Amino acid sequence: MLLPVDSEHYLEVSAEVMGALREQPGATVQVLGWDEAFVGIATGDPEAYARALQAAVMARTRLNCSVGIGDTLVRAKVATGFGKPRGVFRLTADNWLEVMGDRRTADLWGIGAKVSKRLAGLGISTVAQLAATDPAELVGEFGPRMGPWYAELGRGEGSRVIDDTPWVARGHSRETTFQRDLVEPAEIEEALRVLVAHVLEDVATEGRPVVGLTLKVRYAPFLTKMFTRKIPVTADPTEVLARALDLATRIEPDRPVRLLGFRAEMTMPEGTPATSTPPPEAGGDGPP
DNA sequence: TCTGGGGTCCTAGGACCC
DNA sequence: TCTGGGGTCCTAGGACCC
Repeated sequence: MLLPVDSEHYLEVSAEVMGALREQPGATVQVLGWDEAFVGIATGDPEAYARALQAAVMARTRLNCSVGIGDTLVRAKVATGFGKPRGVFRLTADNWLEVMGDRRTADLWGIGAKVSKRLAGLGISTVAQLAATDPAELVGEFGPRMGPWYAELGRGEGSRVIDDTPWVARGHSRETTFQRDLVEPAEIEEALRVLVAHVLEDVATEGRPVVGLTLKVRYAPFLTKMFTRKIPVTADPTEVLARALDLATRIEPDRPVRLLGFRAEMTMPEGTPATSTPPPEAGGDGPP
């Protein structure tokens, strides 16, 4: 059975959940998505604190949740999986290898199917093997940042800092998979205009100008292309649309289009770090 | 998983400049 | 004119997560 998405309601409830977390004494809350957050706290009895969190969320929203306790963000995040459903689990330097050592690298937060396969090609299949790997050995395969970061993940190490500064989106995008492939240039252009309008609505609520565009095109079987372009800073929707239509000239004619996507990148507010210095916590902590 | 949508970050290669 | 090295910017593509 399929139910329609009610994102407005989810957002409301999400805000209630986060509100309940923030009310806890001493809590620093870093939202990870609609249904997930890090809570920073120093306490002698983390399990009791976790139960209190669950009770608070339940009282306010009648929703259950699981809590992972950890001494790093990665360990806490992974621990949450063991807490499900409705439970609490603690994962620290003391039991990390005991619990995770024999598991596949893909069980780590930040390592997916592709990377775990490449790791296996290097003879690294388990978390314990990854943990024992010299970070420098992974640079050749994964590059100077990702290589060492994967080794760190294997050990469960990494940031311990909960950052509660509000999320600031780098950009906004919309994409649509069409029920029927588009072929006529006119209907492709019309679809793009609709996408651009939606994206610009989202951008307008942020009040920041646009600095870059990406056009995503999925052709008939499943070939996806993306065209990206920096543009001179502008807050003018007409200007953005014109640039978008110009990008669209790169769509191959006479080729059925199954999906069209459009993304606008905005300037970041003053005081926002231009690039995040620490290693990626995981691509894409979604917005609250 | 024969394929939804909205995000983020990293890497490689080419262009350009000094 | 050719050669070389190093830095920065841009674009395309890949990977991951919720």
